[in-house]
Amino acid sequence: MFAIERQSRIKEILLKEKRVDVIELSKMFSVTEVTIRRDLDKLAREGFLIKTYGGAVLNKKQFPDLTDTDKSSQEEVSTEKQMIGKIASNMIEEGDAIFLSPGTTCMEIARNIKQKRLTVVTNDILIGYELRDYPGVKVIVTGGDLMHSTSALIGGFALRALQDIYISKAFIGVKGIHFNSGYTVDRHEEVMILGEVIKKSREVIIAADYTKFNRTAFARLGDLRIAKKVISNKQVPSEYKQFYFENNIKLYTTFEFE
Amino acid sequence: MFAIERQSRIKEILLKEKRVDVIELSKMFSVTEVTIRRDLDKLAREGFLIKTYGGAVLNKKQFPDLTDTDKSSQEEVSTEKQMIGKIASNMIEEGDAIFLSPGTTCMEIARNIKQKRLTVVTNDILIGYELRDYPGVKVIVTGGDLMHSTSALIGGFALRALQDIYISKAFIGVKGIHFNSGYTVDRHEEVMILGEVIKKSREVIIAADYTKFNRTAFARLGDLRIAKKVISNKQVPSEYKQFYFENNIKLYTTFEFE
DNA sequence: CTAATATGTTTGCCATTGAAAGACAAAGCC
DNA sequence: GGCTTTGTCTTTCAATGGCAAACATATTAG
Repeated sequence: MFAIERQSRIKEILLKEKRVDVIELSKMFSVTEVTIRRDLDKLAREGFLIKTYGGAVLNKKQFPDLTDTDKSSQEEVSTEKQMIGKIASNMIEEGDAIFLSPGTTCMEIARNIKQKRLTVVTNDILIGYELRDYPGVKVIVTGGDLMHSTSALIGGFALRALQDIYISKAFIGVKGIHFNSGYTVDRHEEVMILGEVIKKSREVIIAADYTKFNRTAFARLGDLRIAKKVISNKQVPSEYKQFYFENNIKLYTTFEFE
Repeated sequence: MFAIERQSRIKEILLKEKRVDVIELSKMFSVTEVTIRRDLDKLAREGFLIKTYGGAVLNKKQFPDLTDTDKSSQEEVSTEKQMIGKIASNMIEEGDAIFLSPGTTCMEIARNIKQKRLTVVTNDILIGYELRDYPGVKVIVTGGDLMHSTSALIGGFALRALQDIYISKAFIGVKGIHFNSGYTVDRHEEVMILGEVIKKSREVIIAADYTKFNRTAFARLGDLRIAKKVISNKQVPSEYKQFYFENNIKLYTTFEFE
């Protein structure tokens, strides 16, 4: 990639995100931070941006029409979910092919893997769209029928696409976790898709904040033992912690980071 | 191979890839790097490209329509395009199964069909998302590889999904319309998808504002006669109006509404 | 034959990048 | 507040490799 290309990509990112981070950019383009700083210097001399400690922000005097209240992209997410995203991000290695299930939990994972090099398979079109700009991330959308009022794709096309794909790690956000009912989600159609994913993935990782425990949603995905790793918060009820421990299932919680 | 031939091949490559690499080109044409640099010098003097350390990039000022810099999010839609959307909407009947191609033109069509009862097939995830909330609209997303920095799905999965679908009306937004080159779009991969759509659809409708006439984008979709209906503005060059009339192709323009 | 054009070769120069070192800023900690 | 620690920034230096200019060679047109 030429310097000029990198700089114009930085411009695009700035126009969209209004801010950039030196370290993120250096990972994104696989160059040292010094090089990124030199790029930012150049763009700063052009008046395009204003350098700050750790990165730069868009020069608003240059673009007065761009309002910075793009709530949709940087919507308020609980720190709980953000932490789940970070933990998941740490599990992902370079070159992985991962699956992200529909929902805000996996969206948060998506937001934390932008600077990695990997393949992401998803049946959530918003998750796909979120990752469209990052050169290291190859996005495959399964296709299918769009569920009303959501961004999830279901049905035969989704299923068939998954049948031809190999996944190393599948991150699945669930709506309910319960001893009796196991992992549950809202819709039967989702179970069909996720069931196929579970079959196809070398590793299944359940992601759910603590509010999902002791709840049962509509459709059963499977027994609590279908996943060998679970990501959640420290408020997980102790009987579940106990269960996971006894069944040799790794429970990752925010506790480890505090 | 003559110098001129080589240079026009370089132009073609640039239009497609937006960038060229001196060393790659010198290997490709079996000439020294000096020769390639001289070629690039000449094209730079013509304003076709901008030289950079190691190669050159397409001069985007020369080809503003080829730059795909996130038009979807923040560009206000011209009333021209809005009118195209309304005309298209009038063509759609209850119960139709239509296809919408990626791009802002078909997005505008999507915005005008929300109250109808129909099935929409698309390989643009933003168009799909736009229609997610409307009970009468069943949305099928083809799936596939997400093209970087766009919302278009391409590749094998997209193709395969289309093979099993029946479409009554396909609305296709094109980037260029020209007597010699026919209908053209930006990427070869798009042609594969749209070609399948054209095969599968009972009726093909080209949608393009008047700026697309007498222009040629990179990849040829087909002859001007592949569609029996075309939607555009009243500023369509008269020679094209004439051509469509003689070939019994219906040209719908905003004129009829004013 | 001569001039013009196209291409290759050589050479010294310079742009780009990364590594390293020290300056500087931010955030905690006593 | 002053201190340390951590992380970021700037500067300098060196290496790589691309670049331009001058010259050489070949091919073609007139």
